[in-house]
Amino acid sequence: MRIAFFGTPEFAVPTLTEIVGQGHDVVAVYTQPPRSAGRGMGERQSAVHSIADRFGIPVLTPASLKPASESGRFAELGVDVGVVVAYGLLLPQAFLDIPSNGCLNLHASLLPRWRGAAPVARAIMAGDRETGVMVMRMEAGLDTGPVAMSERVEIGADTTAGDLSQRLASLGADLMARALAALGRGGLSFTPQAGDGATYARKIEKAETRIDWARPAAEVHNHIRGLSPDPGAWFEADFGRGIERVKVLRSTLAAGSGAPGTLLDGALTVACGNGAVRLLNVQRAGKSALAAADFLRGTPLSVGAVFA
RNA sequence: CGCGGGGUGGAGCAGCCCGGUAGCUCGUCAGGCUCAUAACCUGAAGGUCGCUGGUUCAAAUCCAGCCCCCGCAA
Repeated sequence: MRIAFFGTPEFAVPTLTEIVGQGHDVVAVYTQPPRSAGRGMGERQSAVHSIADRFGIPVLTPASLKPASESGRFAELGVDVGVVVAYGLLLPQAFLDIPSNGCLNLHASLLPRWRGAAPVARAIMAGDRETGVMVMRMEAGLDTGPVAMSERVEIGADTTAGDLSQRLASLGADLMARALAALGRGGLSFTPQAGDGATYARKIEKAETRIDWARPAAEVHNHIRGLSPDPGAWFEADFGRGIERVKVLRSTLAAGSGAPGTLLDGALTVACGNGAVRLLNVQRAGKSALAAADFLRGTPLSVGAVFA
Protein backbone atom coordinates (compact mmCIF):
# COMPACT_ATOMS: atom_id res chain seq x y z
CA MET A 1 0.00 0.00 0.00
CA ARG A 2 0.94 3.60 -0.46
CA ILE A 3 1.48 5.06 2.98
CA ALA A 4 2.29 8.35 4.71
CA PHE A 5 3.85 7.92 8.15
CA PHE A 6 3.49 10.42 10.97
CA GLY A 7 5.72 10.01 14.01
CA THR A 8 8.40 11.67 16.07
CA PRO A 9 10.11 9.98 19.05
CA GLU A 10 11.97 6.72 19.47
CA PHE A 11 8.68 4.99 20.24
CA ALA A 12 7.57 5.42 16.63
CA VAL A 13 10.73 4.06 15.05
CA PRO A 14 9.98 0.31 15.25
CA THR A 15 6.64 0.81 13.50
CA LEU A 16 8.16 2.77 10.64
CA THR A 17 10.91 0.19 10.30
CA GLU A 18 8.40 -2.64 10.32
CA ILE A 19 6.18 -1.05 7.70
CA VAL A 20 9.10 -0.41 5.41
CA GLY A 21 10.35 -3.96 5.97
CA GLN A 22 6.91 -5.25 5.11
CA GLY A 23 7.36 -3.80 1.65
CA HIS A 24 4.82 -1.01 1.81
CA ASP A 25 5.47 2.09 -0.23
CA VAL A 26 6.09 4.79 2.37
CA VAL A 27 6.02 7.89 0.22
CA ALA A 28 6.47 10.49 2.94
CA VAL A 29 7.32 10.79 6.63
CA TYR A 30 5.89 13.64 8.65
CA THR A 31 7.74 14.44 11.87
CA GLN A 32 8.30 17.33 14.24
CA PRO A 33 10.77 19.89 12.89
CA PRO A 34 14.36 19.89 14.17
CA ARG A 35 14.59 22.10 17.22
CA SER A 36 17.51 23.62 18.98
CA ALA A 37 17.76 21.20 21.82
CA GLY A 38 20.19 19.47 24.07
CA ARG A 39 23.53 20.54 25.42
CA GLY A 40 25.02 23.36 23.44
CA MET A 41 21.64 24.21 21.96
CA GLY A 42 22.45 22.50 18.70
CA GLU A 43 19.61 21.67 16.33
CA ARG A 44 18.47 18.09 16.72
CA GLN A 45 16.19 16.20 14.41
CA SER A 46 13.70 13.64 15.70
CA ALA A 47 14.42 9.92 15.95
CA VAL A 48 11.91 9.27 13.19
CA HIS A 49 13.52 11.92 11.01
CA SER A 50 16.90 10.20 11.25
CA ILE A 51 15.57 6.76 10.44
CA ALA A 52 13.54 8.11 7.53
CA ASP A 53 16.66 9.71 6.13
CA ARG A 54 18.42 6.40 6.36
CA PHE A 55 15.60 4.76 4.40
CA GLY A 56 15.75 7.54 1.87
CA ILE A 57 12.13 8.53 2.46
CA PRO A 58 11.21 12.20 1.90
CA VAL A 59 10.70 13.94 5.27
CA LEU A 60 8.20 16.71 5.85
CA THR A 61 8.35 18.83 8.99
CA PRO A 62 5.55 21.39 8.92
CA ALA A 63 5.10 23.40 12.10
CA SER A 64 1.33 23.13 11.65
CA LEU A 65 -1.00 21.06 9.51
CA LYS A 66 -3.82 23.57 9.60
CA PRO A 67 -3.00 25.69 6.51
CA ALA A 68 -4.88 24.55 3.40
CA SER A 69 -1.53 24.41 1.65
CA GLU A 70 -0.53 21.53 3.93
CA SER A 71 -3.63 19.45 3.35
CA GLY A 72 -3.27 20.22 -0.35
CA ARG A 73 0.24 18.88 -0.40
CA PHE A 74 -0.85 15.82 1.56
CA ALA A 75 -3.64 15.14 -0.94
CA GLU A 76 -1.13 15.20 -3.78
CA LEU A 77 0.73 12.27 -2.22
CA GLY A 78 -2.26 10.10 -3.05
CA VAL A 79 -1.78 7.68 -0.16
CA ASP A 80 -4.06 4.78 0.70
CA VAL A 81 -3.66 5.16 4.42
CA GLY A 82 -1.99 7.40 6.99
CA VAL A 83 -0.16 5.71 9.86
CA VAL A 84 0.29 7.82 12.96
CA VAL A 85 2.48 6.93 15.96
CA ALA A 86 3.28 9.56 18.58
CA TYR A 87 3.49 12.36 16.04
CA GLY A 88 2.98 15.27 18.40
CA LEU A 89 0.41 17.21 16.40
CA LEU A 90 -3.31 16.65 16.03
CA LEU A 91 -4.29 15.85 12.45
CA PRO A 92 -7.07 18.22 11.27
CA GLN A 93 -10.20 16.64 9.85
CA ALA A 94 -9.06 17.73 6.41
CA PHE A 95 -6.07 15.41 6.73
CA LEU A 96 -8.05 12.50 8.14
CA ASP A 97 -10.40 12.59 5.17
CA ILE A 98 -7.75 12.47 2.47
CA PRO A 99 -6.42 8.87 2.46
CA SER A 100 -8.87 6.46 0.89
CA ASN A 101 -8.64 4.21 3.95
CA GLY A 102 -8.38 7.00 6.51
CA CYS A 103 -5.69 7.19 9.16
CA LEU A 104 -4.64 4.51 11.64
CA ASN A 105 -3.10 5.39 14.98
CA LEU A 106 -1.00 3.25 17.29
CA HIS A 107 -1.60 4.18 20.92
CA ALA A 108 0.18 2.78 23.97
CA SER A 109 -2.64 2.13 26.38
CA LEU A 110 -5.83 0.14 26.79
CA LEU A 111 -8.24 2.78 25.60
CA PRO A 112 -10.26 4.57 26.67
CA ARG A 113 -7.87 4.65 29.63
CA TRP A 114 -4.93 7.03 29.19
CA ARG A 115 -5.85 8.93 26.08
CA GLY A 116 -3.28 11.59 25.29
CA ALA A 117 0.38 12.41 25.41
CA ALA A 118 2.03 10.27 28.07
CA PRO A 119 0.11 6.99 28.43
CA VAL A 120 3.05 4.81 29.46
CA ALA A 121 4.34 7.13 32.17
CA ARG A 122 0.86 7.82 33.53
CA ALA A 123 -0.08 4.15 33.67
CA ILE A 124 2.98 3.33 35.75
CA MET A 125 2.66 6.39 37.96
CA ALA A 126 -0.92 5.39 38.67
CA GLY A 127 0.23 1.92 39.69
CA ASP A 128 -1.56 0.12 36.84
CA ARG A 129 -0.61 -3.55 36.59
CA GLU A 130 -1.62 -3.91 33.01
CA THR A 131 -1.52 -1.85 29.85
CA GLY A 132 -1.18 -2.46 26.15
CA VAL A 133 -1.15 -1.13 22.64
CA MET A 134 -4.05 -0.52 20.28
CA VAL A 135 -4.49 0.30 16.64
CA MET A 136 -7.50 2.54 16.02
CA ARG A 137 -9.02 4.63 13.31
CA MET A 138 -8.42 8.30 13.90
CA GLU A 139 -11.22 10.74 14.51
CA ALA A 140 -11.17 14.43 15.23
CA GLY A 141 -11.21 13.75 18.98
CA LEU A 142 -8.04 12.95 20.89
CA ASP A 143 -7.56 9.17 20.85
CA THR A 144 -11.30 8.56 20.69
CA GLY A 145 -11.56 6.47 17.52
CA PRO A 146 -12.84 2.90 17.17
CA VAL A 147 -10.32 0.16 17.85
CA ALA A 148 -9.28 -2.52 15.38
CA MET A 149 -6.61 -4.51 17.17
CA SER A 150 -5.03 -4.59 20.59
CA GLU A 151 -2.49 -6.39 22.69
CA ARG A 152 -2.34 -6.51 26.49
CA VAL A 153 0.85 -6.40 28.53
CA GLU A 154 1.48 -6.91 32.22
CA ILE A 155 3.39 -4.24 34.08
CA GLY A 156 5.94 -5.74 36.48
CA ALA A 157 6.36 -4.39 40.00
CA ASP A 158 9.63 -2.65 39.17
CA THR A 159 9.13 -2.05 35.46
CA THR A 160 10.18 1.41 34.32
CA ALA A 161 8.60 3.57 31.63
CA GLY A 162 11.70 2.99 29.52
CA ASP A 163 11.39 -0.79 29.77
CA LEU A 164 7.69 -0.73 29.04
CA SER A 165 7.88 1.79 26.24
CA GLN A 166 10.43 -0.33 24.43
CA ARG A 167 8.29 -3.42 24.81
CA LEU A 168 5.14 -1.65 23.66
CA ALA A 169 6.90 -0.02 20.72
CA SER A 170 7.94 -3.38 19.41
CA LEU A 171 4.60 -5.07 20.10
CA GLY A 172 2.87 -2.07 18.57
CA ALA A 173 4.98 -2.22 15.43
CA ASP A 174 3.94 -5.81 14.94
CA LEU A 175 0.32 -4.97 15.66
CA MET A 176 0.29 -2.16 13.12
CA ALA A 177 1.90 -4.41 10.54
CA ARG A 178 -0.86 -6.95 11.06
CA ALA A 179 -3.51 -4.27 10.90
CA LEU A 180 -2.17 -2.99 7.59
CA ALA A 181 -2.07 -6.50 6.19
CA ALA A 182 -5.68 -7.01 7.23
CA LEU A 183 -6.63 -3.64 5.79
CA GLY A 184 -5.04 -4.65 2.51
CA ARG A 185 -7.24 -7.75 2.46
CA GLY A 186 -10.24 -5.65 3.37
CA GLY A 187 -10.61 -7.51 6.62
CA LEU A 188 -10.06 -4.85 9.24
CA SER A 189 -13.07 -4.19 11.46
CA PHE A 190 -13.47 -1.60 14.17
CA THR A 191 -15.16 -1.57 17.57
CA PRO A 192 -16.09 1.66 19.35
CA GLN A 193 -14.24 2.35 22.59
CA ALA A 194 -16.04 1.72 25.86
CA GLY A 195 -18.24 4.59 26.86
CA ASP A 196 -16.83 4.96 30.33
CA GLY A 197 -13.46 4.59 32.01
CA ALA A 198 -11.80 7.26 29.91
CA THR A 199 -8.84 9.02 31.55
CA TYR A 200 -6.34 11.45 30.17
CA ALA A 201 -2.58 11.03 30.29
CA ARG A 202 -1.49 14.61 30.45
CA LYS A 203 1.99 15.53 29.39
CA ILE A 204 4.75 15.15 32.00
CA GLU A 205 6.00 18.47 33.28
CA LYS A 206 9.39 19.14 34.82
CA ALA A 207 7.75 20.62 37.86
CA GLU A 208 6.26 17.27 38.83
CA THR A 209 9.45 15.24 38.50
CA ARG A 210 10.93 15.94 41.93
CA ILE A 211 10.58 13.13 44.45
CA ASP A 212 8.43 13.85 47.48
CA TRP A 213 9.70 11.51 50.19
CA ALA A 214 6.68 12.30 52.33
CA ARG A 215 4.40 10.36 50.01
CA PRO A 216 3.78 6.64 50.66
CA ALA A 217 6.54 4.33 49.42
CA ALA A 218 4.34 2.78 46.74
CA GLU A 219 3.66 6.20 45.25
CA VAL A 220 7.30 7.24 45.39
CA HIS A 221 8.27 4.01 43.68
CA ASN A 222 5.64 4.43 40.96
CA HIS A 223 6.74 8.01 40.48
CA ILE A 224 10.37 6.96 40.04
CA ARG A 225 9.75 4.16 37.56
CA GLY A 226 7.09 6.07 35.66
CA LEU A 227 9.57 8.84 34.96
CA SER A 228 12.59 6.65 34.27
CA PRO A 229 14.76 7.16 32.38
CA ASP A 230 13.25 10.30 30.94
CA PRO A 231 12.85 12.93 32.24
CA GLY A 232 13.85 11.17 35.47
CA ALA A 233 12.68 11.56 39.06
CA TRP A 234 15.19 13.27 41.32
CA PHE A 235 15.98 14.52 44.81
CA GLU A 236 18.64 16.70 46.31
CA ALA A 237 21.46 15.80 48.67
CA ASP A 238 24.75 17.16 49.94
CA PHE A 239 27.74 14.85 49.60
CA GLY A 240 30.16 17.43 50.88
CA ARG A 241 30.33 19.74 47.88
CA GLY A 242 27.08 21.53 48.23
CA ILE A 243 23.57 20.61 47.23
CA GLU A 244 23.39 18.53 44.12
CA ARG A 245 20.69 16.78 42.17
CA VAL A 246 20.45 13.01 42.03
CA LYS A 247 18.25 11.18 39.56
CA VAL A 248 16.78 7.82 40.47
CA LEU A 249 16.44 5.47 37.52
CA ARG A 250 15.42 2.29 39.32
CA SER A 251 14.00 1.42 42.71
CA THR A 252 12.12 -1.28 44.55
CA LEU A 253 9.88 -1.34 47.59
CA ALA A 254 11.69 -2.17 50.84
CA ALA A 255 11.00 -2.69 54.50
CA GLY A 256 11.77 0.07 56.98
CA SER A 257 10.47 3.34 58.25
CA GLY A 258 11.69 6.69 59.46
CA ALA A 259 11.41 10.38 58.84
CA PRO A 260 10.77 10.94 55.11
CA GLY A 261 14.02 11.16 53.13
CA THR A 262 16.18 9.48 55.77
CA LEU A 263 18.81 6.99 54.64
CA LEU A 264 18.02 3.82 56.59
CA ASP A 265 20.92 1.52 55.74
CA GLY A 266 24.05 1.00 53.70
CA ALA A 267 22.07 -0.19 50.70
CA LEU A 268 20.39 3.07 49.76
CA THR A 269 17.06 2.36 51.43
CA VAL A 270 15.23 5.63 51.96
CA ALA A 271 12.30 6.20 54.29
CA CYS A 272 9.09 7.52 52.76
CA GLY A 273 5.93 8.85 54.35
CA ASN A 274 4.84 5.27 54.76
CA GLY A 275 7.33 2.44 54.21
CA ALA A 276 10.55 2.77 52.28
CA VAL A 277 12.09 2.36 48.85
CA ARG A 278 15.51 1.05 47.97
CA LEU A 279 17.28 2.95 45.22
CA LEU A 280 18.83 0.52 42.77
CA ASN A 281 20.16 2.82 40.11
CA VAL A 282 21.05 6.47 40.56
CA GLN A 283 22.81 9.26 38.74
CA ARG A 284 24.50 12.32 40.21
CA ALA A 285 24.39 15.50 38.17
CA GLY A 286 27.20 15.41 35.66
CA LYS A 287 27.88 11.72 36.19
CA SER A 288 26.60 8.68 34.44
CA ALA A 289 24.00 6.35 35.94
CA LEU A 290 25.33 3.82 38.42
CA ALA A 291 24.10 0.73 40.21
CA ALA A 292 23.64 1.44 43.91
CA ALA A 293 26.74 -0.56 44.89
CA ASP A 294 29.00 1.41 42.54
CA PHE A 295 27.44 4.67 43.57
CA LEU A 296 28.05 3.97 47.25
CA ARG A 297 31.66 2.99 46.63
CA GLY A 298 32.58 6.46 45.59
CA THR A 299 30.07 8.59 47.45
CA PRO A 300 30.54 9.45 51.12
CA LEU A 301 27.22 8.72 52.79
CA SER A 302 26.27 7.65 56.27
CA VAL A 303 23.11 6.09 57.61
CA GLY A 304 20.84 8.77 58.98
CA ALA A 305 21.62 11.29 56.24
CA VAL A 306 18.51 13.04 55.01
CA PHE A 307 17.67 13.56 51.37
CA ALA A 308 15.45 16.33 50.12
C1' C B 1 29.23 31.27 21.14
C1' G B 2 22.99 29.32 26.72
C1' C B 3 24.95 27.50 32.21
C1' G B 4 27.69 23.71 34.64
C1' G B 5 30.16 18.81 36.19
C1' G B 6 33.57 15.02 34.58
C1' G B 7 37.50 11.73 31.80
C1' U B 8 43.22 8.62 37.34
C1' G B 9 45.01 0.04 37.05
C1' G B 10 38.64 -4.20 35.53
C1' A B 11 34.38 -0.84 38.60
C1' G B 12 33.37 3.61 41.59
C1' C B 13 36.08 7.62 43.71
C1' A B 14 40.32 10.83 46.23
C1' G B 15 44.61 13.53 44.80
C1' C B 16 44.75 18.98 41.09
C1' C B 17 43.71 25.33 44.16
C1' C B 18 49.46 25.17 47.49
C1' G B 19 53.90 21.06 40.93
C1' G B 20 58.45 16.57 43.37
C1' U B 21 58.19 8.56 44.67
C1' A B 22 49.74 6.45 42.20
C1' G B 23 46.02 6.68 47.33
C1' C B 24 40.89 4.70 48.98
C1' U B 25 36.64 1.22 48.58
C1' C B 26 35.71 -3.04 45.52
C1' G B 27 36.94 -6.68 41.88
C1' U B 28 40.70 -10.31 39.98
C1' C B 29 44.71 -14.03 41.08
C1' A B 30 47.59 -16.96 44.83
C1' G B 31 47.89 -18.62 49.81
C1' G B 32 45.87 -18.93 54.96
C1' C B 33 41.80 -19.36 58.70
C1' U B 34 36.89 -21.76 58.74
C1' C B 35 32.08 -27.23 58.63
C1' A B 36 31.29 -23.26 55.30
C1' U B 37 30.79 -18.34 53.02
C1' A B 38 29.47 -12.72 49.61
C1' A B 39 32.96 -12.94 56.10
C1' C B 40 38.16 -12.48 58.00
C1' C B 41 43.89 -12.53 57.42
C1' U B 42 48.38 -12.39 54.14
C1' G B 43 50.55 -11.56 49.53
C1' A B 44 50.48 -10.50 44.14
C1' A B 45 49.28 -8.89 39.32
C1' G B 46 47.27 -4.78 36.83
C1' G B 47 47.85 2.42 35.38
C1' U B 48 50.28 5.91 28.27
C1' C B 49 46.70 9.81 35.22
C1' G B 50 41.41 11.23 27.65
C1' C B 51 44.81 13.22 23.33
C1' U B 52 48.49 16.86 21.53
C1' G B 53 51.70 20.70 22.44
C1' G B 54 53.81 24.37 25.99
C1' U B 55 56.08 26.18 30.83
C1' U B 56 59.60 23.78 34.37
C1' C B 57 65.33 20.64 36.96
C1' A B 58 60.52 18.10 37.67
C1' A B 59 53.48 17.99 35.39
C1' A B 60 47.82 13.66 37.24
C1' U B 61 48.81 18.59 39.33
C1' C B 62 50.14 25.00 35.84
C1' C B 63 48.94 27.04 30.47
C1' A B 64 46.80 26.35 25.32
C1' G B 65 44.17 23.52 21.70
C1' C B 66 41.40 19.07 20.56
C1' C B 67 38.32 14.48 21.49
C1' C B 68 34.66 11.98 24.49
C1' C B 69 30.80 11.40 28.62
C1' C B 70 27.06 13.69 31.66
C1' G B 71 23.51 17.26 34.60
C1' C B 72 20.61 21.92 33.96
C1' A B 73 18.16 25.09 30.83
C1' A B 74 15.44 25.46 26.19
